[in-house]
Amino acid sequence: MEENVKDTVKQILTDYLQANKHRKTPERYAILDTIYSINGHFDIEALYHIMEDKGQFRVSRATLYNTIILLIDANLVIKHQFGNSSQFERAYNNENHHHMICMQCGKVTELQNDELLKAINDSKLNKFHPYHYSLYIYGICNKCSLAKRRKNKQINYREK
Amino acid sequence: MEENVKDTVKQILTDYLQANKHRKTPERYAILDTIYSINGHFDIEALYHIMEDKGQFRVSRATLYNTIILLIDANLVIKHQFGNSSQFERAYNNENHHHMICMQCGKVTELQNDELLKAINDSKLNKFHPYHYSLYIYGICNKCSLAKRRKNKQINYREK
DNA sequence: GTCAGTGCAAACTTTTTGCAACTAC
DNA sequence: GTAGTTGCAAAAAGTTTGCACTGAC
Repeated sequence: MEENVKDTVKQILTDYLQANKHRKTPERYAILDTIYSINGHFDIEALYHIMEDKGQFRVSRATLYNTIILLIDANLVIKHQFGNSSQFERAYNNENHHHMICMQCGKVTELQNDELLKAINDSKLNKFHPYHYSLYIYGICNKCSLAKRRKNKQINYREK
Repeated sequence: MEENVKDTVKQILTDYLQANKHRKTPERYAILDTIYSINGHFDIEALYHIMEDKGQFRVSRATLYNTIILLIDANLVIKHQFGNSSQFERAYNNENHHHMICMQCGKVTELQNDELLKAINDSKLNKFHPYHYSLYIYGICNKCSLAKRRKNKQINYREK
């Protein structure tokens, strides 16, 4: 992630905090900076440990939860909900992409498809104001489907 | 939900249980029947109370969790993950639709759009085998956007 | 009769909340 | 100085697990 993206989101946060009369705490900037150092998805627990380990700055889980809500409201973070815990990713300068989720192993693969984006953008949502969208395609990834085929063969063999 | 759909899914379940050497317990059929009486989404807690109240048949939460996994595997139920708890809906005879989720009030509205379905179906997923997909559009519903506008007006007024 | 499946309660995980201490303003 | 934020620990909410009992086969 280039530095000027970090500077830009920092500025967006500053503007947002000012506009909403929230305080500019070092925790909030540290969390934003860490998030924009992460490629792909993360959950609160992962974020907590990244900040603790790489850790110039340690913040409590409670603050992470609070701050994430604020960053989502500022359009700087997007929330996903696959798996057990909520997953997040940065929103600024992050192209809208789709997710393929393996129902077997839980692996999440990102997918880029412009026609699909166009179709979504062209959808009529009557009076609903969209901020962002997430397409989750659930299925079986190649690796698991090969493993499954192998397993089935064994079962068939055993039954003969 | 018409009776013959219920009969069909019952048969699908029977076949699935047989094929996988699982037992045909009354709990499983009662849960399936209840699910196919529900229109739209539900979570485990709601399902538990529906079965308890309307309740010919009471089953434990543990059994609901177990059985839901089984029904998902049998392609009779779909799992969603918006909100705090996992949401489910019936899969058979239920057209694939999309969801608009209000980030303010949490209301979920369903959306039907054939072009979008086509675009998703035409997507190349290289070697990933899709079972179903879920498009979640996050935004602000009309009701909340009106409320927000009203609130902003008040704030502006106060600040003058 | 056997073992998969069920119910219950306890455990575990993730998220929220209450409150004292701190600090941005 | 004051009130918004933070950290901590307790609580709540959702889900999973261990175990004794039951009933489908």
